[in-house]
Amino acid sequence: MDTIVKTIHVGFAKPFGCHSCRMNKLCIPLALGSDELDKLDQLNALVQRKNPLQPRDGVFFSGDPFTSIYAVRSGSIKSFCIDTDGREQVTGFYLPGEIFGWDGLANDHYQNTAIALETTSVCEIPYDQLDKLGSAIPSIKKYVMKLISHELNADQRLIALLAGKSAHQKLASLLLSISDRLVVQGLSPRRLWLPMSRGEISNYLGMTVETVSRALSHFQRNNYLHVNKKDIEILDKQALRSLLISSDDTE
Amino acid sequence: MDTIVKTIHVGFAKPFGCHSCRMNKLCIPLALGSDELDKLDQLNALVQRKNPLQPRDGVFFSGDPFTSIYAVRSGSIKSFCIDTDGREQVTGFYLPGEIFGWDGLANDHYQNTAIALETTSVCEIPYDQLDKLGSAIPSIKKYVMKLISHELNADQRLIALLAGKSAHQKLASLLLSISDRLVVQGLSPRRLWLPMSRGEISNYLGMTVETVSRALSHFQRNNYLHVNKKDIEILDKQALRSLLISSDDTE
DNA sequence: AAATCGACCTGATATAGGTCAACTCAGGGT
DNA sequence: ACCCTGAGTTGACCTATATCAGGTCGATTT
Repeated sequence: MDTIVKTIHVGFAKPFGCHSCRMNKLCIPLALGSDELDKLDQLNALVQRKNPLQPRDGVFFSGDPFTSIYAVRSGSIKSFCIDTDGREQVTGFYLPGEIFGWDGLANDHYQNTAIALETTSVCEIPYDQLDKLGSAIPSIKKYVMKLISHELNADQRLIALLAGKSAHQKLASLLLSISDRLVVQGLSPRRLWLPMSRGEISNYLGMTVETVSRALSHFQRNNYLHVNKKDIEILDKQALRSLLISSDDTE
Repeated sequence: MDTIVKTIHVGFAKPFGCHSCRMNKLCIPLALGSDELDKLDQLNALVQRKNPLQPRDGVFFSGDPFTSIYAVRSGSIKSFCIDTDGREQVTGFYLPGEIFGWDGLANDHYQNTAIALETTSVCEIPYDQLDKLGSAIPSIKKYVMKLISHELNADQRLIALLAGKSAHQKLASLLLSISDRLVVQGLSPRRLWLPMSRGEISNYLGMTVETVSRALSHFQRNNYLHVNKKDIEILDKQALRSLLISSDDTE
C-alpha cells in the first residue's frame, strides 16, 4: 500500500516541482545564485513530494532511522518528543516553507515525532542526496548549514522564552512569531488561523490550557486581539510587542 | 613522536597538540576512522590553542562575526544571550571536551556571548578550514553534522526541562547531567565542582537564586547530596534520578 | 581588626499560575 | 433528534515559586 503510493510517485512526471511551488522563495532554493535554473533542476530531482497527510498522520516517529529532512508545502506540522517521565513535549510548529527533521542527524534516528496538524503536504528531501549536492555546489552546502543553525537559534529563543517570561509574554511571543511567519509567506500579518489546539500551545509554552485560555481572553478584553476559536485577529500588534520589551506585564 | 616533528616542520611550535590533549577522545578526533594519524595531523594543523582565559574573559561576543567554533580544553564556559527585554539568558555550560560556538552559523555573527567561568583554555577551530577538511574527508564532515545536531538535541532537552519540570526536577537534572559529563571525562561521577554561580544556575534553569538555594538545602536535608558551596557530593543518585522519571516530587 | 563587599542561605509574605470543577458549544454517530 | 465526546472557557481555590528582607560567611581593603 505504502509501496504502491511510492512507485506511482516515482513513475509520474512531476508536474508540480520546485519551479511552481508557492514556497520556493522560502525553501531550499534560497541558496541559489547565478546559475539558478540548473541548480533548481538538480534540487527538483531529489525532492519527493508526498501524498497529502491527514490531521494526526505522522511524517516520522521518534526512533525511526534518519533518512530525510522535510519541507512543509502546505498545512502545518508539530514536532514533539517524549521525555524521561513519559510526558509529551512539543518542540516546534512548522508552517509552509519551513523545514524540519534535523534532530535525527545526531544519532541517525529521529528524536522527535512529527505529525500533521491539519491536511498537510510535505516534500521529502533525502539527506544523503542533499549532502552530495552540497558537496558539488558550495552555495547549497552553506545554505544547509544555515538552515540547521537557524533551527538552533529558534530553540534558543524558545529557551529564553520558557526560562524568563510570564504567561502573557509567552503567548504574545508565539502569536507574533506566527504572524511574522505568515508575512514571509505573503499572507496577512493580522488574521491568523492557529492550526494547533490550546493544549498543544500550552504544552509548547510550558503552561496549562486554562492559562492559555485566560491569556487569550485577557488579550481580547484589552482589544489586543479578536479571538474566535482558532481564528485570531491581531488588533493591536504594538501592544503585544510592548509586552515583550518591557518586563511590565500589567494591564 | 614524528607528528610533533611534522608540526614543527610546518612552522608552528605546537608542543601540546591534539595528540597529547587529554580531551582528544571527546573532541573532534572522534570522527577518525582507519587512517587516524593522518587525519589527526590535518586537524592538529588547523586547531589553534589559545592563551588561558581568566574568569569572565570572553571567547566571543554577541554580534562578533562568526569565524570559528571552540573546544574546551580545560576549565568551563558559559554562553548566554540578551533577549528582547535586555535580560541575560544563559543558554549553555560547556565542560572540557565539549564544543561551542555553532550558533554563529545562521547569520555569520555569533548570537551568544561565551565567557570563561574559571581559568579556562580553549582551542579555536576556524570554521572555513574545518569545512574544507570536511569536504575532503567524509568522516569529518559527518562528525561535524553530528556535533551540531547534538547541540540541537541538548537544546531540546533543556526546552523539555524548562517547559515541564518543577524546580527540584530541573536542578536534579542539571546535577545529573554534569555528573554524566564528568564521567565521560574519566572523572568521578559523585564529586562535582560547580564552576558557575547560583545565579547562573538559576538563570539557566528559569528560576530564582533563592529557589536554587532552597532546593540544594532540601536535597541535602534528604541526604541526596552533600553541599559545600560549589562543591557537591552526590550521595543518592538514584533518588535524584527518580525525581525525573516519576512526576512525584514529594519528599 | 574593623569595615566593606559579594555570594549564598533562610524566613515571611505575596502572587502567578496550577488544579479542580462546572459549564458551553460543535461535531459525529446512531 | 438524540446522546456523546472532546475542546474550550470560566470561576473558585490552592500551592510552588517569586519577592522582599534579613542574615552568615569568607575574602579584600584600610
